[in-house]
Amino acid sequence: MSEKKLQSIRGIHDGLPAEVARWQRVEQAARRVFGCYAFSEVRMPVLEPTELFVRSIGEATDIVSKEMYAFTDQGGDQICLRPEGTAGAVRAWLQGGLTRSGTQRWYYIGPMFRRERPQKGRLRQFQQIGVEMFSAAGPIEDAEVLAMAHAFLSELGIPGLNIEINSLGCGACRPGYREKLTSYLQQRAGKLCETCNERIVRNPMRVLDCKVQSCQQELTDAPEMVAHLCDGCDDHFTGVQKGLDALAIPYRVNPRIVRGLDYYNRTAFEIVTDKLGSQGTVLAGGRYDGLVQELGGPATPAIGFAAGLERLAMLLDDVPLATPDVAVVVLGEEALGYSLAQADVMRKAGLSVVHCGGGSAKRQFKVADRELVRFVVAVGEDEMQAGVVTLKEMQNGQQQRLPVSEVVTVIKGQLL
RNA sequence: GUGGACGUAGUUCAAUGGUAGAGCCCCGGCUUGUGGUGCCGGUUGUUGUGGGUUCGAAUCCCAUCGUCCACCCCA
Repeated sequence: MSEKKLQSIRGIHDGLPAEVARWQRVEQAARRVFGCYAFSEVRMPVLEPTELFVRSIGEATDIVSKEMYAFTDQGGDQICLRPEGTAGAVRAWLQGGLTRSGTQRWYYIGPMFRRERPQKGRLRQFQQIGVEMFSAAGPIEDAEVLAMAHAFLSELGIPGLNIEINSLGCGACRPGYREKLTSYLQQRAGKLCETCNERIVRNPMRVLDCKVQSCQQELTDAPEMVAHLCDGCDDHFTGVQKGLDALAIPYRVNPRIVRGLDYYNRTAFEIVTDKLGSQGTVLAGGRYDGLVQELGGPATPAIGFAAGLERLAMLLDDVPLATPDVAVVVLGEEALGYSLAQADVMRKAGLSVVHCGGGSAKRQFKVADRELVRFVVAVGEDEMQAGVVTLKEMQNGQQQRLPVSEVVTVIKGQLL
């Protein structure tokens, strides 16, 4: 008869202050850098019609077929928690009537939901920082989006990240390549692992980045998309690389990069680290020129990427929690009201202040100590009579009596 | 979804079938207008949960929940 322990759902974690401090650092870097590239923040719903993802991501993908939190609501509508951001962004862009508003540059930060088996760096509710650029066709835009991603991660100062790019071709050249690859794979099917044999049918390009060594040995001379691009895609891919070279952005062409979601074409990229085990992809994206039309809009080229906020946060050094500027200690009950008033004056002047709550001086100074404040303002009956406060600097124990207005000046000066 | 490791105090970890412990943290005192270092004292657990084996289970067995790791997939 013991009650079930009340706890969060599996794979869905809390963001406590120490964790949120790390998230905020990542978010601040994103906002600053994306702002420099003239991207605007958008906020989209977490709930969307299930149909949206079935049509955009592809019914056969794992995300849609088994990882969505989908349900029927009380009105009988098919609803789901969004598993990714791009489809909703396209929906919002269409619904907002922005198809003729020129290039739209968007970014968003928010939770996504996938019912996977949790692991480090893989949660059922996780946050993505996403970027979408609509009505942008050229390789220049691709290079700039890549440059923006690079600038964002550089701002965070995470070492050991590598940019890998590839071209996935388009409707004109991919089918032919796919056929060639499939027949190549079928000839070797006997020597490939079991999962690869399933992939040959479901998603042959996935075979190329199989982690099994014996598979990789078998695939050394496998045909690659980059060698089978049509002229248009080839020019585009060359253009992207020229742009990156001009910006001196380090990258590596990895012909084996594949996209999980159906809607990608041409440029695909990933930024990876080796410090997160098998969840090493920290940012990924690419071009999706066909998606808007797929969802009922006018043919519109677009490109975007998404970064995993928790994964990036894990790569950060410890982020110190903000500490208050001052702690207020009150000595004797008579001065309680006076102490509250002094705290109020300092807060209105912009300082961060904690009141130690009265009681014994010893207890209050311990409280102040634990708050890691640099200064304590102590007030008792003496100070109240004189209309001053005692300012103590905790590091060296020095203290002096001053009017509270001067305390503000001193602290603000020292905090600079 | 598949395979594996793990789960003991707020926390980090001991206790290999025989009375559940230690460090840190926390609270109080030495010191009722002064913190950190010191000394003294104190609180803390249905050993994740539920069953089973046993005279006796943190320890062995089963189930379940959760974390972690790999696969799958992906940010």
